[in-house]
Amino acid sequence: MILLTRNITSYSMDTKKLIEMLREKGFKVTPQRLAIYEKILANKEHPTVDQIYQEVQKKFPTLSLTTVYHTLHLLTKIELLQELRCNNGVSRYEPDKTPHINIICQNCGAISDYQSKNVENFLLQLKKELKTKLLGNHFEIQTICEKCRKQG
Amino acid sequence: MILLTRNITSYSMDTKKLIEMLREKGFKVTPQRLAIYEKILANKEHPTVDQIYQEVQKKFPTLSLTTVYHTLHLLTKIELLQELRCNNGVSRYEPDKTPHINIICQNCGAISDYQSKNVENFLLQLKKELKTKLLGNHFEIQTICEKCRKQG
DNA sequence: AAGTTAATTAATAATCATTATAGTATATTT
DNA sequence: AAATATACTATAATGATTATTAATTAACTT
Ligand SMILES: [Mn+2]
Ligand SMILES: [Mn+2]
Ligand SMILES: [Zn+2]
Ligand SMILES: [Zn+2]
Repeated sequence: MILLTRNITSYSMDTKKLIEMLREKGFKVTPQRLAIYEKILANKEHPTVDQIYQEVQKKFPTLSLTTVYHTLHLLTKIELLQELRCNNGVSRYEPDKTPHINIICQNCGAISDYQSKNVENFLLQLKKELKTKLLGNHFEIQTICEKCRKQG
Repeated sequence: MILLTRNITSYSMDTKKLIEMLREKGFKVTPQRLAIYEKILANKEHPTVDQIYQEVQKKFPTLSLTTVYHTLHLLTKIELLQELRCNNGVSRYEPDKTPHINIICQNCGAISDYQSKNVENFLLQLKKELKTKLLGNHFEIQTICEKCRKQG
């Protein structure tokens, strides 16, 4: 199977950054890793592990779930992703590291992003107040999404 | 087993409120429910389901884990508790409904509360900005706690 | 191009939190 | 005190995640 035939220039900025980070830390650049990362970036709905698996499998039919779990942990460790375990304990993955709020539907579990000046200012102020170093943050709000509200 | 022998006057304000709310909604007042709620109120460390189980079991040796789960869901539904699912997907329970931030140690998992004018203002502003009705919120910050930092 | 090392796959099995089931016990009402 | 509806307990089932192998494959180095 010839896998890494794409011209380097065809990679997105994000993918190039991933490649660079993998090389830097001595991890191998594999097509599965790139595809998994690209799929999460393309999917703005904070997909679950299984959703990612299903999607990327279309491109790589032999992809195993083990590889997906392993890759997601790796990408989380090198801080390209954040793992979210909000609703029912099922992991979802977040590629957006900028300060924002995740609005979570209590009915269907869908997550959408909410950004505002308010969030940014709040975090800036908070950093000043706290003496300890921030490793990460997660702000979430629970509600019923519009789609679910229409159904009742 | 004679269980509900305590004089009503020995109940705390919080417990009295729980009793009232249960009666109001047609749920039965059971010693397990009171004990579980009291234990969460007494424990300021956002205990896990199993921690609550272990603790309350000392008082009621026949207590089942199923009852703990069921009770916690009930108390969450009547809005006396909030379920937190932070890091590892394990549920923790939060009796404090006032706006605050949970500071979570990435090393030992301990959760401490943080309150400030900044947090309050942020939430007030957020409510104005959002059109949808808020069912709940959870703001968390990841860091390494002082205790763990000293150890290295 | 060949050698080395790490990654992927596959096939199970184990773990662990949570949920479902069904029989027994108990709180509340009469 | 008896009736009845709910709650409790014990046990089993579920389901996502992790662990363990070992064999194959592919990325990287020289
Ligand atoms: Mn998000
Ligand atoms: Mn708290
Ligand atoms: Zn929804
Ligand atoms: Zn700690």
